[in-house]
Amino acid sequence: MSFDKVRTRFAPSPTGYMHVGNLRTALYAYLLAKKNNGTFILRIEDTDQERYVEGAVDIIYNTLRKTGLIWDEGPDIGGPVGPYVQSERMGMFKDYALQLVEKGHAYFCFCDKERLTELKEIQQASGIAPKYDGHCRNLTPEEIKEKLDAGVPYVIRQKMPKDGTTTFHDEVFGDITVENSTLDDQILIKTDGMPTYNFANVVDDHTMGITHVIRGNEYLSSAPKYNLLYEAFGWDIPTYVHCSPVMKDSTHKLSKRNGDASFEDLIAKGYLTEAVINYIALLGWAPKGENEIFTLEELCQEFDVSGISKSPAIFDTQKLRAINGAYIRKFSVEEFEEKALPYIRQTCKREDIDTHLLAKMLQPRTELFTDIPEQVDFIDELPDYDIQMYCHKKMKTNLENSKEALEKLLPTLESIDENNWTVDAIHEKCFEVIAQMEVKNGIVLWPLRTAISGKQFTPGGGIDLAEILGKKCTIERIKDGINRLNNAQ
RNA sequence: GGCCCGUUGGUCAAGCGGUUAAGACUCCGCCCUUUCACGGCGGCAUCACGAGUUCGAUUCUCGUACGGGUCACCA
Repeated sequence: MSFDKVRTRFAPSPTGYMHVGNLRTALYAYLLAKKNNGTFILRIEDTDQERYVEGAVDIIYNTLRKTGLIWDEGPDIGGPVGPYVQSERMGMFKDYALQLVEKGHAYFCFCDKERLTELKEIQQASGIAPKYDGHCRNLTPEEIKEKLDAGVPYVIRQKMPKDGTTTFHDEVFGDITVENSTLDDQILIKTDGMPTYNFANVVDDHTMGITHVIRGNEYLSSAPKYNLLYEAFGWDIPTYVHCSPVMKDSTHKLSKRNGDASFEDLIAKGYLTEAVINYIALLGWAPKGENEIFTLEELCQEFDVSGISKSPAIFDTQKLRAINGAYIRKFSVEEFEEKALPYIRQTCKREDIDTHLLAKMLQPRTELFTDIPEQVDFIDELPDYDIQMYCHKKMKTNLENSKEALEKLLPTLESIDENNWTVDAIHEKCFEVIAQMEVKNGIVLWPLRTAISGKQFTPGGGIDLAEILGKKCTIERIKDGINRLNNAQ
């Protein structure tokens, strides 16, 4: 089957959760396809039954769907080159391997495990790189037939050139050349007749018409062997795009054991899907312009393999948070309120609160929805705060002038009619006090905010908070503040 | 250990022989007639090291150091 369009594939093994690095590979494969109006294919590589994890396939489906990386061909929807589950493709590989044997690029090997193990031990003991010694490379047709007839178990190995070099091109790393003598006669077909991953991968990619192979750079050193295989078959070599890993720190790859590595973990921590996708796109890839905030659709246009970097990238939660914040700010107030409400209600149960107003205040200062409960917990109940909070050097406030401000504020604010308890009214009264005291705004407003919130950081200023809390609550808390200040003296 | 790859601020990174070495996150200052945040402005801070090629190297070559990957009848 031949295709004109770009065809990329994401070929995960169902062995557990979806890691950020995996997801990034899927994303790049998707973007590369979509950028070129091509086809994005999902292939499940489930041939390792020992590592198979129940439910892992669903995680792959769900993650890709949730992130919008919709595949055009795959196990569930089929396509022209199915099946798309590797275990269902097992029949074909041996025939392909036999073709190679005929062409002289592969051979039967009857060495048993004992001999191989012994060989390896000897090689290691003498400091040589472990490598198959070519014992069965030159068996005569008669010898082969004899063993085959006798039912001796065998594998099929790739016959590597003895000398010369092999060069392959990678879009990220450029041309890479290796000595053929360093290449091992790798096994293509195992004793059980099943293909090894390296072989199945090449055959699958070719038979599925994959034009661009995007994968982690742990496969970089296998690429020469793949190239030789493609050449042996006379197949077109796909464009390689090897991506460096996502790291936890400068020496460790991100791993699920560390808690925050999987996509699901990040979502559970409150990050938005779009923000995660945007951020991981940026991890190891740089856009041409200066903008960094892109929707998936925009990424499809913007993406270019030339922007992929060679060196590993360290996952930075701080940057993810910032990007998440940028996405939160993009919501309309209504959207934000809807999403934020459950979080607000975790700690703020008061029914008389204007949550719309609260949401409006919260939105510009929220990076993560899960931060909200802690930000609004003072509304229901005034925390037992330290009175030193009244002292702020920049505001030039201290215990004395704070007390004075609160004492002046108390009757002034009490004079506001309950039904007219609005920002404007409160603002007007507060500034009356400021004018009367002949001080800077902060001298009055800092103590107000402190007294009614008892917190260092709040979702708004004193006047905003007073409006939210309501007259009764505001007055009580100002009285409470005055008491605290009195007791301190 | 052999082979392969990588190395620009704390992090992500632009850069393709001549630049005041972009930008983003973080941090710090200032402004936005109240903190925090948002927004605006400004600032700190980077070419791993040593040779070589060149009039000139972050950029090219070679070494060194450090880091990563790979050397399975796993994928």
